[in-house]
Amino acid sequence: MGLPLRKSKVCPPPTCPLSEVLGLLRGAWAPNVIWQLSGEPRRFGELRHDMPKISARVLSARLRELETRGLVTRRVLDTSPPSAEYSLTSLGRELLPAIDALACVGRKLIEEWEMHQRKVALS
Amino acid sequence: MGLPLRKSKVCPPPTCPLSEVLGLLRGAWAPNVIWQLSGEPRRFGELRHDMPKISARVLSARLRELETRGLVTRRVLDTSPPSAEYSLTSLGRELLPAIDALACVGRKLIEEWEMHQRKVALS
DNA sequence: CTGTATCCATGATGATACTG
DNA sequence: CAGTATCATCATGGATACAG
Repeated sequence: MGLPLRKSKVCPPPTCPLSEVLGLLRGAWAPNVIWQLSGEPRRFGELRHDMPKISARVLSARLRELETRGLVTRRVLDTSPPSAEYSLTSLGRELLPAIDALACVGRKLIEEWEMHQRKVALS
Repeated sequence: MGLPLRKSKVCPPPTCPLSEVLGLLRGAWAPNVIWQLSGEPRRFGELRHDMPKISARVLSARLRELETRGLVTRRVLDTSPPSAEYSLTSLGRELLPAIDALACVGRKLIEEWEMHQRKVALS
């Protein structure tokens, strides 16, 4: 028979909002894109330069997604050749603290991991 | 020629720590697993019950990852049939506020999105 | 019950080439 | 420069069957 299943005492998991955001942070790039836009508006080419390993296709796709969700705005500049500038909306800026919180935990994770590795190396 | 590339004024992107965490939150399940463990320790079967749509293979994989990274501990219970209980370590608990922050932004995102949809419907 | 192994479908990404 | 189309590749997740 085994043990009975205990009812979860965790309140409604924030699954929907969470997956909403995580869906946006998807891939390995979206968080970086947002981060890169945290300062001044940046052009497509500048973003590519900031993230040398992202392909144009993926960068384009991420920007469209973020634009659709209202996190990023796109502005076409009247230059020759034409260029486009992307910036975070105020809604998009709300993600920054959350991203920062994650990065903060990430740093601790790496620290602990290295400490753990050292211990293992000694034994 | 076009515009010159402006140097990014964004300080060193927290790419490494970020991807460290996001790598852990990967898939669509890890955050939920962590959330489900935020209360009391839970057994494998209980977790499956909490997340009906996760497959045993994936749940197992996620738990192993989290265990390896020191976010989760696994304890085998001396029952018949044997069962295993998982709980968050203190390091793992540090992720909770960050996850909560994300969920918080997620709620706003959904709100804004719905408002946006209503506007579109009217026009 | 607690997993693990296998097979398969899907989705995300990179590279390349090409249009406006 | 900005962006898209196409193709090939790889990682991830689900289903199922099975082992301890």
